[in-house]
This record gives sequence, structure tokens and C-alpha cells, in this order.
Amino acid sequence: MKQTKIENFNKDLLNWYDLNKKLLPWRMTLEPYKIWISEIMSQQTQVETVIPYYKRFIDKYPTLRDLAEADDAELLKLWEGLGYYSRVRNLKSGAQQVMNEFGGKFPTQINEIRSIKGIGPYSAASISSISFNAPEPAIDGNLFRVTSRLFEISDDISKSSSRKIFDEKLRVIISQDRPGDFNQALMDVGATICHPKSPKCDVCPLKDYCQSFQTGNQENFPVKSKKIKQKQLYYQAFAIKLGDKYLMVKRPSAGLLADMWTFPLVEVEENAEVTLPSELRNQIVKFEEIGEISHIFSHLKWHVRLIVCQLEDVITKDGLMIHNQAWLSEKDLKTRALAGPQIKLFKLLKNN
DNA sequence: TACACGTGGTC
DNA sequence: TGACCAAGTGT
Repeated sequence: MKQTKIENFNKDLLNWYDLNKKLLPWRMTLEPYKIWISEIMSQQTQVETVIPYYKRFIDKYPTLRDLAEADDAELLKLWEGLGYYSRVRNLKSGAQQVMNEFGGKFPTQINEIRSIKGIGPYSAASISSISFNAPEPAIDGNLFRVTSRLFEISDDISKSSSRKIFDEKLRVIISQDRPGDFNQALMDVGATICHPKSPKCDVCPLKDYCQSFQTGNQENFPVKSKKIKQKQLYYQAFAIKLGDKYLMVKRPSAGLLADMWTFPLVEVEENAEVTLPSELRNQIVKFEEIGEISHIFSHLKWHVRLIVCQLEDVITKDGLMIHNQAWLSEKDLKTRALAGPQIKLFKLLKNN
């Protein structure tokens, strides 16, 4: 684009943004700490979902120091239901990193910001542009889509090598005066107008600049190859109650649903006979299968059959203690993060 | 580079 | 119902 066209592009884009921007709680501030939290929460997550989590998070941890000193279990509980739980783990370790390496002051240079755990190229650029006015394109899914349509870029956005192509194109046109608003404006255009399917080109502020609109090829962009099928996994879950407490298991501290609580789970073949956990086999006098839930992850699908067990009358809790297990009442569970499938299992149990 | 990593919404 | 998508990053 010629220089005058670039100026007009920014004028049209930013005028549109000033009139149509989404009012979001993190758009009331430029504090890097708060922008950081909002960016991490927003990764692969719809804005409407994020809003209540963001408010609770800032209420509970108003400063970076509060986050650096946060209790792990409380943090995870606050994140419960948002998904991608390593994000909150990285957030805390990132906060500690800022305390240690940057004297508690959020770094201002993009390469320093990029070095913080959990901050990748997108988030680093977004924070730099919003909080520090750096002309860095923050390329998320929206910008990939909008930019690919603007310039008819056919590089596969699933490949990490394609980012450079988009970055170079955007670097030329990004507003030098309002780079943060430029990024957010393109995101809003992507989210509200330039949809993946049936984009609303008639009301788009960028239609005069959009190559794919002129050729009618909007829906052919972006080019995206990746699609993986979910693997099917089968489990049996055991509801074992003693008084008002359930036997619960804390998952390992790495991997899927790390540190979250579930009923004891046994992975089985599809349609397998009920297989009581070996540690409990002697104490269980009766069991009954009451139903099944399924839960879809990005890369897996769990099929979980729920089996309600009766213990021997004389059993003591101590007799059943195993590593990383605990007897927890409903009240105890209010302070523990529950895995997604576990929420469904409780509902199934209650409805039975 | 390819895959692990959650959840909820849409068509 | 299933496939795809939503403000991606770590390994």
C-alpha cells in the first residue's frame, strides 16, 4: 500500500473502532499487569466467558505482587472452568519472575516481555502495543483471518513459519500513533464482522482495502490445514461415600487437568466389565453402575461410566488412605478445583 | 514441526 | 451429532 492509502486505512479503521469497540473491563486501563491477565485469559477463550473470571481475578489479586504470593490451590480454584489450566500456573511463575528479574516492575521492552513464562509472540506484542505504545502487530486468530483476506495471503496459518509473512505485512500498515488500538480494532473487526463463515463485508470499514472482497474470495481465506481427530478414551469412575464425604483423588501436577480433583478413575477398554480399583477391592461389598458421561477435550474424548459403591460397615477411613487421596465433603470441595468431567459426574449422581 | 492442552458456542 | 471455532503457548 502507498503511504496515503495506509493513512486512510488507519483513519477508517480507528474511526470505526472509536464508534464500535467492545466495552470490556480490561479496556478501562493500560496497566500492563491487568492487560497481561486479560490476554492470558483470552487465549483460545471467548470474551464473554472471560469477563467474570477477569473481574474475580483482579478483585482477588489486584497487583502483580499479590499474584506472585498467591496460594496455588486458590489460584486453580479461581480458574476452574476456564480450561487450559497451565495458563494460571505460568501466570504465577511469570509474576515471580517479574519480582525476581525485573524488581517487581513489569518490563517495558518486547523481548523482555516475551521472556516471561506463558507469554508468546501474540501476547508480548499485544501487551507492548497496548501498555507501551509499541508498533508491534499482535497476531491472533482474528488478525490471521482479517489480514489473509485483506491481502489474499495463501500461506497456511497452521504453520508457524507463516507468522513472519503476516507480521511483515502488518508492520507496514500498523498505526504508529495508536498501535494498541490498531491491534484491538482489527481483533474487533475479526470478531464482529470478518467472521470465518459468512463475513459481513457490506458493513466492513475495510472493504475498500480488502483484496479478497474485491475478488469475492473472502471465504477462501485463511488457508488452514490442521485438523486432528480426538482420541477416544474409556474410564470407570467410582463414587465412594462415607458419611458426608467422598473419596476423591488429586490428579498429578503435570499433564491433563493437573492438580484437579476427581473420583477415583480407572482407564479401561470400551465395554469392559466393572474393574474396581485394586486398592479398594477388599472393602467394597456392593456396587452399581448408574450411568455414563462424556467429555470432549481439544484432543481427546472421555467416556466415563459411573459406579456407586457400598463399603463394609466397619471400614475406617484410614484403611483406605492412598497417596494423593482425601475424603472430602461438599463443603471441602468448595475450595478444591474440580475437573470438568467431575462436575458432570456429580450431576449424574445427584439426578440418580 | 506437530502435538498436548479445556471449555463453551455455533451451525 | 460432529466438526469447527474462540484474544495461543510450551515442549
